[in-house]
Amino acid sequence: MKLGKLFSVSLEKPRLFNFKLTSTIYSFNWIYNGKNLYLILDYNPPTVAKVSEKDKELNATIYSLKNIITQSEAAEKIEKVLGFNEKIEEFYNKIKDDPLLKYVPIKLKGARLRSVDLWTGLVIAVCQQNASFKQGWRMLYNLYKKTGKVLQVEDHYVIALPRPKELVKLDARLLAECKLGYRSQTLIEAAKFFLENSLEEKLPRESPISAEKILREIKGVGQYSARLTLVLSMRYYELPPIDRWTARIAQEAYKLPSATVKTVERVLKEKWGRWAALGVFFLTVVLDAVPLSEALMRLKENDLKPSFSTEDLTPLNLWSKMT
DNA sequence: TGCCAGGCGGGGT
DNA sequence: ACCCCGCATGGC
Repeated sequence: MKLGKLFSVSLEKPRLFNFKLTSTIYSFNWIYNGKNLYLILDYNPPTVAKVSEKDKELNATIYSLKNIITQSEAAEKIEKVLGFNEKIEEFYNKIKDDPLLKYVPIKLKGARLRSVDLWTGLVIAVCQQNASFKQGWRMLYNLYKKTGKVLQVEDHYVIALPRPKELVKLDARLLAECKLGYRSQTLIEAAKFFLENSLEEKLPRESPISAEKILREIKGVGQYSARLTLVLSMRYYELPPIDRWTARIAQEAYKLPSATVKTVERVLKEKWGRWAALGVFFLTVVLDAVPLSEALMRLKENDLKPSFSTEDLTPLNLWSKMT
């Protein structure tokens, strides 16, 4: 599906905004290619922003099937996705001496979380369940490649995940090829729930706590997945998604008596305040999302800087390495 | 080979 | 409230 060029807008970068880092973290190559960042602004009609950096500004060119979106709507969506209005100075102040995150304001200075739509956020979260970083991102990669819809923007091909309506109609064999195992049933349940409850329209109006409760009504979606979904899509940071990986690392770093979700949640909220979930997000980046045993060794050696040059797959090189 | 991983729900206490 | 187990799949 080839999209036509509509218009360009320029955006003034906020303070503490690093375009390259923000574009790089957890991107596939159809999202970021080292120069341009491709953001899906809408699915109906399919609309993509090609964003690049130019001095103090970002330049965005908008492509779509129809000429509906306005310049101010496009600019507003891009600024939301890139987290322009977040006061990360406040986050940096909280973590500048933190045993886990102290290098975030130095090595990842100006990196923001790129948000996605609610459904995409949930798909990402489900792929992370009970799997290594590598396996989780492989599953997501398969979903994009085998079931996604290709949107052509000039000579670049952006891939959109199937929407809930499309996912429920997918051939079961095709979904099986994505190697999600038992998680594929969760995705089907989730897609049905989204459709029945018009969730993409209704959930953004809920508080974080209530939104988490609603997402947990989906069979196969527990606290971790619900919260991760809300972090990635709504930028709700006060409820940290705590998995075994985060829990064990926090236990070691803060010398906690246990690594239960309850204990770790209390401490992370204490340490990182209303930025707790953003802290969890950046923890995975500074530790290159390495498996738990390796992460614990790195913590012991105080090796908490992300690697910018490694053969292994990391959140920072996914865009160039994952094929 | 045989574990076990950025979870989860169901069934036990 | 907890604790414990099985669950698809891939990686090592």
